[in-house]
Amino acid sequence: MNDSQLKLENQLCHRLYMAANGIVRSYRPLLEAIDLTYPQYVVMMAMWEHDKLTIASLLEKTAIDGGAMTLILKKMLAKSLLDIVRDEHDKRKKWVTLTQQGRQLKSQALQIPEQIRCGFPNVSTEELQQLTQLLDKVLVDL
Amino acid sequence: MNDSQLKLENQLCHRLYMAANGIVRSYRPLLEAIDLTYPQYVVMMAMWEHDKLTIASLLEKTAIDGGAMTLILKKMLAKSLLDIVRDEHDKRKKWVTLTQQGRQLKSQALQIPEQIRCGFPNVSTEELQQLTQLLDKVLVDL
DNA sequence: CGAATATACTTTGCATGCAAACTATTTTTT
DNA sequence: AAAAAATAGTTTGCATGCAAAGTATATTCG
Repeated sequence: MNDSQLKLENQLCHRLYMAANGIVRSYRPLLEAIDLTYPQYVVMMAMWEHDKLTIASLLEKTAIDGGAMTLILKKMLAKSLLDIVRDEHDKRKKWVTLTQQGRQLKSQALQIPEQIRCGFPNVSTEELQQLTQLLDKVLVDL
Repeated sequence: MNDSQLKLENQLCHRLYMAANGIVRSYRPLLEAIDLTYPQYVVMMAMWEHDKLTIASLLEKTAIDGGAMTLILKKMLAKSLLDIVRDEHDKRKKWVTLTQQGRQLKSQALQIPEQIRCGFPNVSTEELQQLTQLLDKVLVDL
């Protein structure tokens, strides 16, 4: 039997697990400054880009769990970052929109990508692009 | 301002987040068959490789959170997969070892890596190697 | 030697991620 | 149109991930 494949150092999944947790951890101090968790930041990015989305499309774009999304939106609503209104014609649907405050938060978030990038001096821009492309290939099969 | 960097599709972190969650999700049905969660599986891989580890070294090798590890080990202890004994000389340390049952579980896990690999027909073996190398570069900076 | 530190874990409180069950509405079938 | 099935969200129960506080034991310093 080939048990080398069971070694941690040969586990792509474990690397992804460490890298994903680690990067989110590196966002934390920056996001703390604007009082957002990482998933909340992901929701904000989707909203800044689209301004108005149903919860269903927000779920699709962010890949956040539905059950978690309910709580996340509730907290963001409490922080007055967004509004949620039921659709008039299809009462199952709810529309999420940015509040003025939510829209304004974008200006403070604009510097985040660059600051995160600076935390990875060991990885070149080409390598980041390669990584992006490879992850997209993996995502196709998920 | 360059707000394109705030778009979700340009977020490496979001891709890592989706890929990591997605891959762990793909492990779930396979791990369910041997009654392990993914983090528990990671602990087992470390133990199959080393047979005897302190909790501290297990934390280092797995990159699992310390607080979570306590609970994870408690559950694995309850399943009789491993034993935990306090070090005689340094009573702060605890040694984790595999039970006979834990050792035997390895034979059932041996097929998992291959089965997971089959779930990614869209990604070539070379690409997996590239991905591994790129992730290692990212991990250096974390 | 005794106080201050450092180590190795555990506990606590909060925020997801996830599957499954549940509610309310709509759409499709028969 | 009434029943069945599909949609859109919410709720629930469990398993982490994480920061921070707490406990017990060792080591270091003055």
